[in-house]
Parts: sequence; C-alpha cells; structure tokens
Amino acid sequence: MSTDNTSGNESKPLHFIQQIIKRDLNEGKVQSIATRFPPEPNGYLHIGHAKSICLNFGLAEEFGGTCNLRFDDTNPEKENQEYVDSIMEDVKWLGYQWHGEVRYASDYFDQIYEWALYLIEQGKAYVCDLSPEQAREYRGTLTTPGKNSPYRDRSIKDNLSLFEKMRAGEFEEGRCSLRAKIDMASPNMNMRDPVLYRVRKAHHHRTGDKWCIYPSYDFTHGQSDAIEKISHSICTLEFEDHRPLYDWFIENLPVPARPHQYEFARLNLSYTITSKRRLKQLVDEGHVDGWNDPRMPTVSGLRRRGVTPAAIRNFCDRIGVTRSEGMVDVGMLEYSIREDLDKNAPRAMCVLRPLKLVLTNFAEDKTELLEAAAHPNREELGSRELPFTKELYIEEEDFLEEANKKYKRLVLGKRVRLRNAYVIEADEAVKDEQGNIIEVRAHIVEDSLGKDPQDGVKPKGVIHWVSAQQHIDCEVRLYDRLFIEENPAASGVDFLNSINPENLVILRGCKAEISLATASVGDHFQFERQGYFCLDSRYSTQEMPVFNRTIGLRDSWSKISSQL
RNA sequence: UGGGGUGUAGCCAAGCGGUAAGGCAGCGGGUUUUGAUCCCGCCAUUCGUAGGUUCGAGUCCUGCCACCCCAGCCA
Repeated sequence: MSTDNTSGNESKPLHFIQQIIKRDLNEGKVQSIATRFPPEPNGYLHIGHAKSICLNFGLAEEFGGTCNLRFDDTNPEKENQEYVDSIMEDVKWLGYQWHGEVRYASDYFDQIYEWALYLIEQGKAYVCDLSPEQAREYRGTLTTPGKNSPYRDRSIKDNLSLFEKMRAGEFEEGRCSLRAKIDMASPNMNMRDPVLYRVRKAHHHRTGDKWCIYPSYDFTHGQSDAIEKISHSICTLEFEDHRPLYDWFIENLPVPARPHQYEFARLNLSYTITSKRRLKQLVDEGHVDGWNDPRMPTVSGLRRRGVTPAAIRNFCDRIGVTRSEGMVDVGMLEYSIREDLDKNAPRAMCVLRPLKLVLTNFAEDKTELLEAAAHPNREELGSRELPFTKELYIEEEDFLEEANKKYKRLVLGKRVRLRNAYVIEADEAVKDEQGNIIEVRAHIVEDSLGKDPQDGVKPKGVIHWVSAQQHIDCEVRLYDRLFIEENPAASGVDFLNSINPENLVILRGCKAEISLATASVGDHFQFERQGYFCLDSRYSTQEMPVFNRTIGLRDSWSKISSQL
C-alpha cells in the first residue's frame, strides 16, 4: 500500500529552490547539499509541516544530499518529550529517514555559549539590564528608530562577569539579557540589538537543570546550521526579515561553515486550521478527542483517518513551492488521497444503513460462495469469497417503490445488478404499521451471474449487498470537514464558530462482508460505492470493529439528485 | 507613515524579451458489474493597474493599487 509514487517528476519544471541548488552545484559553490527539518517540539506536526518535510527531505533525495532532523529546543517552557516522540514517528511514517542521529539544538548549548563569550570579547554583545517593558520602549516602533540601551557601553570585562553571573543563576528571569550590539536605528526591527540569551529557570527536557540561561532562536538556528554544515537552510517567509541577522551571526562568529537561508511560502489549506495555538485549543477544549483525532489536520490525525504517506507526498508535490502565499483548495488534498487509495485499496462491500432483501427463488439453507476481485483493474491483488444467501442486506437508499429513469438502483418491478453477483428484480415492499419499508422481496433473474440476462433486459445499475447470515457487524464513522468556513482563521471571527456541526456521523449496526473480519490497523479499503475506509486505531475492538471513512468517492449522483 | 515580501483562470502553478505549460475544480462526451476509476474534448486575445523602453513586454523601467510579514527576554 502507499506506493512511493513520485509521479509527475518526468518533466515537471524546477521550483525556485531546486533551481538555486542546481545552480550552486553546477557552479561548484557546494559539493553536495545538506538540508534539515527543524521543528520545535512544542506540538504535533500538521499538514503544513508535511510540506516542509517533503521539501527538505525531498531535496536531499533528489540531489543526492542529506537531511537532518533537528529539534529546535531552545524554549524549555513549551517543549517536552511527548512532542519529540510524535514528531520522530510522523517523519518516519511519511517515509523519510534523517541523516545520522537525531540532532538537538540543545546539544550545541556549550558551543553557542562559547560564541556568546566570543561576541562579548569582540565588543559585539552586552548584558542589558533593561526590563522587558523598558526594552520595548527603547526598541522604538516600525516607523521610529530605537534608542541605545544605557547599558550598551559596558566594558568587556563587566559584560563577561555579568554574563557569568547570569549563567550562574544570580539573576531572576527578566532582570537582564545578553544582547548583540548591532543598530538600534535599523529599519529592520530584528537588527535593533536582538536578545541572544535570556534567563529561564526552567527544567529542560534534555539538558535538565544544567542551564538557567537559554539562547534565542536567532542566536541558535544559523549556528546550528553551521555546526551541521547545512548548505541550504530552508524556512518559511516570516523569517525573511531574520536573514540579515542570520547572516550577521555567521559573519561575526568563527563558525565552521557558511550556510544560506532561503524562504518559501507556508501552506494555507481551505477549510482547515494550521496554527499550533488553535489546534491545541481544539484539543484542550475537547472539540476533538486528541491531537490524532481523525478530523485534525495533524499528521497523526491524517494517519488515523486513513490518509496514506504517498497521498501526502503527492499532494505536496502537486501544490509546488513558491514565495507567494495563497490558499490551497482542500479539494487538491482530497484528490491526492483518492488517487492513491483508488489505485491501492482492495475493494469490499459494507452496508451502512441495512434494509433486508429476501430472494424468493433462492433456497433457504443454501450458501453459494462467489468470488470477487479485490480490485477491478488490478488482477494481481487477488480476490475474496462472498457468501451469497437467500436473505441479504442492501442499502436503505438503494431501494424505492417507484422512481424516475435517473434513479439507477432497485425499484419495484425493475432490475438491478447485485455487485459481483446476480441480477435481481424487485417484487414487493413489506411495510410495518407505520408504513416504513422493512423488507424487500425480489427474485433472481436466471443465468445472470457474471453475464447479462438472457432475455436482453439489462439492469441499469449496480448496488452492493452483504449476506444477512454471514457478515460482521461494525460501526462506521463518517467524517467530514471540521470547518464550514473556507478560512476559519480569518481575522475578526472566532474560528470555533465555524466548526462544522456534522463533522462526524456515527453509524451503528452496519454490516460488512466477512473478509473484513481480518482487517487490521493500517489497512485501507474501498467500500464500493461509498468511499475509502480504515480500521480506527482507538475505538475498534475485537467484538466491534470501527471503520473510519477517510474520504468518500467522488459523487456525481449527488449533483444529479439535487437537481431533480 | 519605516523595512521586507507577493500579485498569471474559481484554486495551485510554469513562464527567465519572440507571441500564455501542467494540475485541481467545473462543463460536455465515451468506456464501465462501483453514479468510482479510466479515456476524449472544452475552459486566460491576456498576466493587479497606469504609463514608458523595444520591431516585439507576463518577462525590462517608472508611478500607483491590493494583500502578507516585522515593534516576544516565542519559534
């Protein structure tokens, strides 16, 4: 399953980062490339991260380079091991293997500390006693320059001893910070003496209590890239303004390499939210049952939903990599999911809303074993056996006492093909006192197994079915988009108000063909005429399997029927 | 009102001075024991906008407009 489909690579034009790499390789600027995926372990990976993962790991694969997995763990207050574990699992599941061991920015804290001392000794960094509030005032605004901190001209000796005291825990959080001495009047706010180190008396998930000062993102990221000899450091557009600072550190420090930063537009998906803050809110407030709820756009949620790695990778390939930020239609993701599942998922039949069908001309105690292909266009996927009996279940919506010609299912007095079995003709609708149809009686059209009826009257449609005696009972969960608003994160509206009230419909008493009894988590199926399903990893039990609908089949009937 | 970006079809996206690729969606038709898949066809005289340069401009220049990012001791 989930073939590594690198379709479309034959003549697809190179995106701008591929062009840059190709040029750098051709011009000999680099001998080989090295990228990295640098998540902060403060949440679960989502579809937006998948784009970055596919980009970074994909580039390494494509150009014969390497890609590291590096946790950007410089903020102990928000990070923890649970996130580290889930991130590693998700990257592997997507089908990528990082180069060597997993890296952590925290592994470089000693080196980064040494470089802080270096900057102080060069007169390019100082300990500033301004409070966070004062620092904000001194920083100026977007349109007015900042003012130099009164502590900016402390002696190197004082700075060294003050920084040592910071490291030794002699200052409380917020009391002071180490800042780079750059330019308080820069139009780029990032260059107005950015903070290099701040005091955080917090336990770090990896370094424990070794440190009470932690380097900032800016003072860590580029240097970590240099330590790992990353050639192309790829990040999202919001870091573009940080590039001058990234370069400043690389140029002013005795780093072992000269990495370069490139930015691309992050993914925005319609009807979806990709903000760690809001995703966390959905989890914390119980709108979903966890980070891996099948409705979540997290990698673990998509996995539990039944989305395959190949679908995600093809999707990322399809949307491209550019510097212009737009909103990708979820329809593209859905197409990619169906594309992979249609090709690879074995077919099965499952009746979601059962209606009994009695075949009056079939022997009471007889069971006929019919063979059905696992896939209509791929013989190599084999077949399964379907027990056919006098009493069957068909879909409630597949029978009507009378209907117009557009309706191609079972109608009183008319014929329909039972998928992988006989053609039948409906004779009678049995009703209860309230007039509800509780059973349909029909007869098999002779000699119609695997061929058209001899009398030349061909059925117009095909419906699925399951034996009333030999099937498995199951629960089916029909998931739909979590939000009804195309852009739930649009400013001015509370995204919680855009939650789709019908994002989940739970169906009990569903009847699935017996071959599904051996389904296991990770398998994918197409329930014919319905959609793609997988066994739920959380709610399924031996006694009661629970199938999640990954995505429905493309449905042109719904358009026709809504126009009738 | 400072700085940094981005504007090509409903959406994503090629295009790199020589006359608008491709995909998604949509529409029309064919095949079909899934109203699925698959196949065929249609879908931008015009590239945010106004000028300019040029034999020739989506590509170069200038002005304007729209949208996004930046004032965490977050990343």
